[in-house]
Amino acid sequence: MSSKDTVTSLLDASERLFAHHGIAATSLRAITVEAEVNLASVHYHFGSKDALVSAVFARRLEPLNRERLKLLRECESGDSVTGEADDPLVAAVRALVGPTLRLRHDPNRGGEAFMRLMGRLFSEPESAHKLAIIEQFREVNESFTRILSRLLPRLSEQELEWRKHFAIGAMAHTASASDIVALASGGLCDPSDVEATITRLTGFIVGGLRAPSGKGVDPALAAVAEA
Amino acid sequence: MSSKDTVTSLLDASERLFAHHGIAATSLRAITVEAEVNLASVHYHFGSKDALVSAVFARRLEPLNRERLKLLRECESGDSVTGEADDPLVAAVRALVGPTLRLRHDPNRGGEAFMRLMGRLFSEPESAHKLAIIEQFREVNESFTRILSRLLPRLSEQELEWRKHFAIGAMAHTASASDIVALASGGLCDPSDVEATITRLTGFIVGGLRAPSGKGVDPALAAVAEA
DNA sequence: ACGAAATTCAAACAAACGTTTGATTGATTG
DNA sequence: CAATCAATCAAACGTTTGTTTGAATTTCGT
Repeated sequence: MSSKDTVTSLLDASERLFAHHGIAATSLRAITVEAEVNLASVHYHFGSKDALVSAVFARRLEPLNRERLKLLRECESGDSVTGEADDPLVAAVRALVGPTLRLRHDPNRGGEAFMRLMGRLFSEPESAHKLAIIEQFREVNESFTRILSRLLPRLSEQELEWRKHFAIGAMAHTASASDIVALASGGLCDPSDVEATITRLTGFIVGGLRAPSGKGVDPALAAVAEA
Repeated sequence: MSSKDTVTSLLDASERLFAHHGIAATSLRAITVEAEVNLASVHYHFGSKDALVSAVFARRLEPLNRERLKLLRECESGDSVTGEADDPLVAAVRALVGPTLRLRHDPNRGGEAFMRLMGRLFSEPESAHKLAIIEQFREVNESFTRILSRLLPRLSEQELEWRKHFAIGAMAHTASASDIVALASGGLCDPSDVEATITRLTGFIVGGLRAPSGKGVDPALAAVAEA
């Protein structure tokens, strides 16, 4: 048994326990018991608890963002391989939403625990992890922003930034807590139908992004008029 | 100085510190130093740290849902006191979103911590208070659902449930983590302009709720929306 | 098969945690 | 004035935390 197994066990156990109890509330002892490794292994392989936390995020985030970036780049270059080239905004949103929701329901990759963990990140303390993780989204965010400002030229830079924020919120909430909708709807909604959920969510976000702005209600325009 | 001052100081200090460092990472010692009270006061007035957390939660949640329900009831009865009776869907969404975002920037400054607590709820599968708190949203949810199914009769019950879920996601993310948008936009977006944010978020959600349903997005309608 | 390097292990470390205690205060009562 | 009771206080309780240590063990190139 090589050390890779210990490292992987540690990452898996951490992901599981972080998702269930939170990062700060999960002790290294609980992790090492769950992973069936020695307590000191954490510091031998990672150096500290903080470094372990970062590794847990990096393992999932890297391939996820790589796939999103690949799809977004295809949207930017125009040659969309999907059959929905007729609406490029749908393709762009789907490039962001698709890989995320698919990861969540990939049984082989423990995506659900990770997504719960991502959801936690926003409500957890202002830590060093937060900035480091936001940095990992930089390229994806930049590409998505370029596409949006090209497809929605009427929106001000500020308004576009806000709508991006709202869209990410809808996506994050769906990815990290979509079991709630099954609960609240009494089983009427089925989150395990991933592709249907992706299509619904994409439709909602596109509708929000294309919502009319301005016509006097745009606060930015109102502020300009006041000056 | 009566005991009420000690209790209030503890609640305020707790909210403040929870916002900056998280719940688990905030010690009772840090709280009592910040509140300028004795360490043992926490257990004398609340009994435990968990009870203190619950008290912090309860203090905000009750008036918040009472106000949302009041506004939603006005929407249901038709006599909206606001000046936006021309679009009842906007009024309904605003009744849900408005009180939430306003609470976040309450001059009391405790709203931010409370919103972080709310965000934590969704990603916490085994929280002791989760079901009890969700129950507090039942009436609000029921009223909002009635209004939506009346204003959006073309949507299936299932589709409506999903879109409600997406809308709550956008709202929750904005309320609990809108500092991120300020960070990500490099200061371009200002979350402290509450009314502007409410208007923007309401517009986005209404756009998402009104998005064409079905398999894909109708390109013809998209063109109209863009114009 | 041997020695060096990598890894695992049990045990201990100081610091910080939530909680409890018992004495002490300062009003409020009869 | 004396008794009462809620409230505050400093100090200590036993646990648990992240981290470190040094020896035991396994792995692997030669």
